[in-house]
Amino acid sequence: MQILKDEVREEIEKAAIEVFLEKGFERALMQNMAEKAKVSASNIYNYFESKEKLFAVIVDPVYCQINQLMQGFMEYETGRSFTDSGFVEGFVQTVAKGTGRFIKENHLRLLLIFDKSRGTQYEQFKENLIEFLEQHLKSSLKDSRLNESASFIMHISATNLIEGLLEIIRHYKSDAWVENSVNDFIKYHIRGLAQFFD
Amino acid sequence: MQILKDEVREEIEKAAIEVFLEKGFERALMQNMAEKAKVSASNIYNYFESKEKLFAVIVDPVYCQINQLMQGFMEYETGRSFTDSGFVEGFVQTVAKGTGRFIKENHLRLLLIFDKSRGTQYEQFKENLIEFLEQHLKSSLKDSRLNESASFIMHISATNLIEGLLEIIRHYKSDAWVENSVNDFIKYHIRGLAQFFD
Amino acid sequence: MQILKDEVREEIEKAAIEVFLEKGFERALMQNMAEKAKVSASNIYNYFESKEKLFAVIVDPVYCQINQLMQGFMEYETGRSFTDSGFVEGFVQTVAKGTGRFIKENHLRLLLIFDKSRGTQYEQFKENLIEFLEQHLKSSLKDSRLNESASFIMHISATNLIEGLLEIIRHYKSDAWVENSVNDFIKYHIRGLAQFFD
Amino acid sequence: MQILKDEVREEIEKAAIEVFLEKGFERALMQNMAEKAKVSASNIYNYFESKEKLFAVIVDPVYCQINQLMQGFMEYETGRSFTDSGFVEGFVQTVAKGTGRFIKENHLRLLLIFDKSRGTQYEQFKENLIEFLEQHLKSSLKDSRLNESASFIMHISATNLIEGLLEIIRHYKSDAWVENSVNDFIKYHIRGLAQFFD
DNA sequence: AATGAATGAGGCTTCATTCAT
DNA sequence: GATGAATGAAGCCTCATTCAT
Repeated sequence: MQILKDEVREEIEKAAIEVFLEKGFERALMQNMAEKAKVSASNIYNYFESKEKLFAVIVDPVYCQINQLMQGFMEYETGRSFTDSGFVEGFVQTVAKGTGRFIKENHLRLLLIFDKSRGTQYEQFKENLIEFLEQHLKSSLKDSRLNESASFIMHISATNLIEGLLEIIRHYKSDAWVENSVNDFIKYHIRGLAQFFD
Repeated sequence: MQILKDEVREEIEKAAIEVFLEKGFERALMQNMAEKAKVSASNIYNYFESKEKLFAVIVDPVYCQINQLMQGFMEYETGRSFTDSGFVEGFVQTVAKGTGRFIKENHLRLLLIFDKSRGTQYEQFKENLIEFLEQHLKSSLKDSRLNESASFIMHISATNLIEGLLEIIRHYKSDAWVENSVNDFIKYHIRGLAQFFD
Repeated sequence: MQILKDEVREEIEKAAIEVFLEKGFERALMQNMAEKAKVSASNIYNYFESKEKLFAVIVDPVYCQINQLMQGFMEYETGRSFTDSGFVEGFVQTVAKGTGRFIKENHLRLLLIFDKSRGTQYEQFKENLIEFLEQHLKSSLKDSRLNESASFIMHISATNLIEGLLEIIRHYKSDAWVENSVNDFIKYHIRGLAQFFD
Repeated sequence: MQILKDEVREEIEKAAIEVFLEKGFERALMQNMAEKAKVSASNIYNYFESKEKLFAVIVDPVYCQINQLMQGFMEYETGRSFTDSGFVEGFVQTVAKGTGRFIKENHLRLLLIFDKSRGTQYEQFKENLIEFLEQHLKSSLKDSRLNESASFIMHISATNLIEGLLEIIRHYKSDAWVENSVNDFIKYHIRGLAQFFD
């Protein structure tokens, strides 16, 4: 009963995802993945160059998509004020619903890249994303309001928004649940942000 | 035991704090600290039993104080509604101002215990603190409002509050700055929370 | 787990036995065994969990068999007087001949567990065995004779018997030689014991 | 309150004896002795060159005396048959009573040199002593009796005699007790030896 | 003499990765 | 492709001993 190559590759990826999730990149052992995938540890190297690359392969799709999302988000939002009545809808659509089954199909990978990537090239990604969002928020502020204090609040707001979305992803239950939670969560923050954009 | 040279002990602690901050507990090397402190690695063991204990010695004071703070906070808040006009003041006092020079003198240690403690006994501390705050928020909600959705928002709110405070600490500039930032930040969240407590 | 190359495993065991014998557990270096077995030190850990476990694996079979022997010896001797004419025969059979090739095949392991086990879980085994034999001897004494002096002689006798057997094992030459030596040796002690059991 | 030098030296020796006894040479830590002697570890090196020398200083007196004893014993026994009626008396006198307060005053040092000297130059001393006694016993045997079997029994007998005496020393209670125990113990062995010397 | 401080050699063990079949 | 076997680089920690005052 020879197992097809692609099947093995997928077994390994699946196992790797589990182990990376459970232990994080650094503590995850090739040996553990091998056991889960019912493969020898050395055989993993026939499919993936290294532990680091294995992680990258798993995580790269969401990495790219998020980058595209950011791209798209930038274009979509250009010229809009953050508190426009359409914003919540827009953001939610973009992040939750608009991404289609993105979260559903990728919530594990999302957690990997954001929560478990210490020791990899993606270590800084969450930070970058926050920075991106922060700039976005700041650029939506009227210049007259962009004092140091507000600026920092925008930083924290961005941090909170990303962390909050992650927390939702960590507790993923269903698409509908995510959509609702994101909705509530965004509203929560809109209220906090409102004072800066009224 | 003997009285060890305080200067060297402090040199080592300082070096350890730096390395722990930069690398986190697990990746921090005794060797690096030794170099920074201009001491042999083995000499560190004349001052601290082990890497783990060294971390504990550095971090324990803030660990204890935070636990006391939580104690105090519980007593202070008993019988109060979360949105009482006095709350912001109270919370700010407790967390920022009320703690005196706590943050000023301990912000590095705070970051260590919350951000860099993986692999130590303090690994779960942030999570516990969030849980604590979450319960606090939930218990302030009228029963009629405590549905699943609100409950989860409280969870995220707690997460955001702690993470936000940490972010403030990460960017520590001065006591006054912290006080202001906390103030603004709390207001921000009060607005989001308000709808649940009006 | 995987099936490891038996040959190497045996090579390592052999090397380990030699080094443990030569240096004793504590001074024995994994490095030395590695050299003797022509293997890298780290490779030993593909076969044995730790230095301690390696020792245990080598020594445990004889540990178990000796415990069984003690069990059997207790049952055999129940209700017999120690100086019965059948005793020498019985004891010799049990210890030397009755054990078949036990000593022949295990004399090195016996020396390890009795002489070289300092720092391991087997450290106390010889002492326990002596205690066991001592109790056995004492319980064979008529109560009227069990004064403090005789009691202590029984203790020394037990010590001597075990040490003597060990010395025979240390000088192992052949099964027949062991059998003869044990026989003579036991006779020797029977004479000394006789005065207490006439 | 300056402590006199000799007093300190004695404190250290006393402490060292305790620690060596408890742990054996190799496991004994200079630090432990220092604590017991209420001295700094480094100060020990003002009195003793090294751990090894410290052990030697403690143990050398008994080492010398035992060598003298052996000398004397050789001369005393020259021309006597081992089973001469006077032997027991002679041996006992030599070893127990005849040595005056030797055992009483030196039983700890005796245990050190015989039981706790692993890792030192005295490691082989017990073995040598056994060898000495063995030769002595053998030389007392009529040539006609000195077959291989008897020869080995003499070896074990020597081993047993030394080990037995040591066991008595390990349980030291009083001079009288030692004398009695040695007496009984020698008688015990005389009976075993008798068959070879009748 | 006394001591606190400092050090270096050394040992066990882990684990990603490579080798050989 | 698959696997068992092998390896080397690291890192933590211990302890006798030496140094500096």
